[in-house]
Amino acid sequence: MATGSRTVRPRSSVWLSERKAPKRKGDQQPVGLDHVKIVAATMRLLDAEGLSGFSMRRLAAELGVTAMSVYWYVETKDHLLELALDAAMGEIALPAEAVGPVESQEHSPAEPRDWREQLRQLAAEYRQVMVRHSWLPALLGEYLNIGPNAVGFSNAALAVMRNSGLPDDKITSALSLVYQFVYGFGTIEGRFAARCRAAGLTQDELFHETMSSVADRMEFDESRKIMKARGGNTVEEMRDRDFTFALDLAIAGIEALRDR
Amino acid sequence: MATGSRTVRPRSSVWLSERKAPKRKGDQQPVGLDHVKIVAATMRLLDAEGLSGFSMRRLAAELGVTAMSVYWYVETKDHLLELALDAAMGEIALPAEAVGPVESQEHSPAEPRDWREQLRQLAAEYRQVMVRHSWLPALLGEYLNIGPNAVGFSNAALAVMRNSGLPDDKITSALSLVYQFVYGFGTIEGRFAARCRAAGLTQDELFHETMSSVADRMEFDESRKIMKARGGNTVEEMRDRDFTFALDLAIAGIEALRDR
DNA sequence: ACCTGAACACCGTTCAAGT
DNA sequence: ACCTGAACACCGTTCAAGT
Repeated sequence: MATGSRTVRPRSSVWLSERKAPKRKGDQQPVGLDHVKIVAATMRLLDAEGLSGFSMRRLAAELGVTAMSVYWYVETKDHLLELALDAAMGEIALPAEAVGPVESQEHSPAEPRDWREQLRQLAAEYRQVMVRHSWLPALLGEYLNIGPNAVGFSNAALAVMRNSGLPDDKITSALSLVYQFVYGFGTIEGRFAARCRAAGLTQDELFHETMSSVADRMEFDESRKIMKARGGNTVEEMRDRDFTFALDLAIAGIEALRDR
Repeated sequence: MATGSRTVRPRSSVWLSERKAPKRKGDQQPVGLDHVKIVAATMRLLDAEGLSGFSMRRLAAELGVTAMSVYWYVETKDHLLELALDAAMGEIALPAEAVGPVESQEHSPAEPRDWREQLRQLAAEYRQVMVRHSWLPALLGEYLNIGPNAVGFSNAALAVMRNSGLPDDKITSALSLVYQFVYGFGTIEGRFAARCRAAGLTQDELFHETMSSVADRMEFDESRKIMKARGGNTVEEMRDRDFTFALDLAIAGIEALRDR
C-alpha cells in the first residue's frame, strides 16, 4: 500500500470533499478529458499493470495528455484510486430483493429467494470482482470505502443477512465472518490470477511450478498431504469447492446459533 | 501495494533464493550492520510510519548509514519486506500441542486442550499481530508468505483444524473460512488502529468523528441502525464481541457439517 | 476553463570506486 | 568484506504560465 502520500496524511476521502470541476456550467464544448474517461483509463491500466505499475504519469501518457492535466479533474492520486475502487464495486450485481428503499420491497415477488441463495450470489459476485480486478483488495484495505457503490453493496449485504433470522445484535458479526472471508479469499485468488497473467501461465501451470519450487522442503509435508486429500482436477475446481464449502460452513453456523 | 518493483517483476521470493552474505566466514570482526539489526529497524520504521512511510533511504538514515549499505545484506526492498513479514509472523505464539513433529506429540499432556479453544487462541494471536503491525496485512496479501514462521503458523493452524474431526477433504475449506476471516478482520482493524495512532485519537474518538462526517447521509441509515443494535460501550468492546461471535459461528458451522 | 513545462523533493537500484 | 557517491530512471505534486 505504498501508494499514499508520503507525509502523515490528512486522509480525507474523495467522498468527504466536494468534487472537482464536474460543474461544466454553460455550454462550453467539452474537450478531451472528463471524470468518466479518466477513471476508465485508470481501471484499464490497473488491470493491465497492477497497482505498482500505475502512475499518474503513465495514466497521462495513456490519455495522450501531459502529466499534470489529470490534476484538473482529480485532487490527488489517492482520490482517483478511490474513484476506481468504487467503480469496481459498481460491477457487483445486487440481488433485486435487497436493493432500493423499503416500500419497493413490498411489491417484491411473492416468492422471494432464499436468503442463503442471495448470500451465496452476493459472495460470488464480490469474489469475482476481486479476481477480475486484482488491485481491488489492496485498495479496499487502504481506503474508507464509503463510495455510493460500496455503500450500496454493504446495504444489500445487510438486507440479505437480516433475512437470516439472526437477532439484530449478531448481524454485524455474521456479516463480518462472511465478507471478511470472501475478502481474504479474493485477495489471494486475485493475486494468484494476476501472477498467472503476468507470467503467461495457466493457474495449473503456475501452481505446479510453485509446488515444485518447495518440493524438497519437508515443512510443507503436512500441507501437501491435505491438499492432496482435497482432490479436484484443476486448481480452479479445488478453489471453487473450497469457496463453496466455506460458505456452507458459515451458513450452517448462522443457522445453528440463530436460535441459541 | 505500490511497493514492488516497477517492471513486470520476476517475483522471486527471499525464501526461494540463497541468502546474501549471512556467511561471515572466519572470524572477521563484525561491523555495524547485520540482518537482525536491519530487520529490526525495518519493523520499527514500519510500525512508526507505515508502509508508505518506509523507504530504503529512510531506513539507511535510521541505521546511520548510507542509502546503499543495506544492499550489501539484502537483495531488494521486496526481500527485506518479506523478512519483516516473517519476523512479524514469528510473534504469533503457537499452541504447544500443535507444534513440532508428530513423535513429540505422543508425549503431550494427557489432557490436550479442546480444538476450539486452540483455534480461538491462534485466531486471537493472528488478529493481534495484525493490529500491532498494521503494515502486515498488506504484505501478507503481496508476497508468497512461505517463510519459516509463516509455515510454522500454517502448520499449527492445520494441526488444530485436524482435531475438529472434519474429514480431510474439508480441512482446507474450514481453514480458509477461519483465517481469511481473521485476515480481513485484522486488515480493517489494523488500518483503523494506525489511523488513530497517526491522528493522536483514541479509537472511540476517531470512530465518532467518522460517524459524524457521514451523519447527514441517509444511505447509512441501515448501517447505523444495526450498529446501534450491536450495543457495547466502546469501539473495542463491540469489535471484540463481533470477533468472538464470528468465530463461534464458524465453529458451530464446522460442528454442524462435520458429520454431514 | 483547461492544459502545459519546469521544477522540487522524493523514490529503488546500478555501478564504479574507495578502504 | 563492507561501505560510499554519483548517477539513472523513475515518482507525486506545486506553481507560474500559456490559450
